[in-house]
Amino acid sequence: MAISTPTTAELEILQILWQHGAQTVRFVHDELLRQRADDIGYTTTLKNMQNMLDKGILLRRIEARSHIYCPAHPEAQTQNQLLQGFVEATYRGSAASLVLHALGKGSASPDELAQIKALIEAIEHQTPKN
Amino acid sequence: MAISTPTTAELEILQILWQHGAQTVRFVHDELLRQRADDIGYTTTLKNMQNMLDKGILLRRIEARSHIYCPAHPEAQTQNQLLQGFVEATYRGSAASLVLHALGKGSASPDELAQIKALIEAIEHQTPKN
DNA sequence: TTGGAACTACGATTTATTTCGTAGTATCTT
DNA sequence: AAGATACTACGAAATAAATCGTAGTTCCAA
Repeated sequence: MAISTPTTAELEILQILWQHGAQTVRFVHDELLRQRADDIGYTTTLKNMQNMLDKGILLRRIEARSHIYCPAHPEAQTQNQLLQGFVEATYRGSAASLVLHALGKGSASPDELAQIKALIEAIEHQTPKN
Repeated sequence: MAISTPTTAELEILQILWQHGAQTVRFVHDELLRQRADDIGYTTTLKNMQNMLDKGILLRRIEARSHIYCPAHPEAQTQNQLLQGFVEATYRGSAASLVLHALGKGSASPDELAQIKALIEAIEHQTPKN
């Protein structure tokens, strides 16, 4: 069975766990309240995290009276998975045209631009596989 | 009211119209059947396109016995809108790190890499606004 | 050891999205 | 003009996602 890809609400939760490490539902929920425009109930967050556990998106360990959750997969892996779907759906598979768009928005710093340029050059100069 | 952003099924329809220009429901539906893994009924496509008309995502003109639909917004504009949401949700707003990921997948051709490099240099050398 | 505080479990509701079935209307052919 | 064909309209069912309410459990303090 394929790795189940997170929904929007689930991704929001994952972000918090990737940023802050393994945490309780309480912590994640408070953080959500801080971030979101509209409030939600505690049990909503709890339910979402339980669903994610069932889907294999989160892992948890039980500790004292509360449960500690953490992402089952690294951030980069999930990003790649989502990126692939997004490029396919929105740019008909053309990663290059997505990149051009993203850069065009002008939100990259000089440092980041340099980093990207370096990566491109690394790719250009790398020896083909055969 | 904000421009309503297309759902997955709606985006699939938009892709066909951007690629082939204004078309009938019949054309779009046949194209969907060609592309998709699982089949859907004609009225499903029809309903989706009618919904999109209501939301202002599509426009149409009536011609003879059938209706001709076309996107209400250019492809690039919709891509930007979706890109913004995606970068926000998946990369916490960091377009640069999305770009690095996308390039890292290695699906860009030498031509495309050159094009991207050129854009970066253009950005680097452009005169600051003040 | 009783009451309260904080937690989890779970079913149910709400909302959004996708899909479909039936009915109606216009067009073409003969 | 009648029948066959191809289209649209529209309500409703099916599915998926997000949210919430209630009930039950554990722990701690007095």
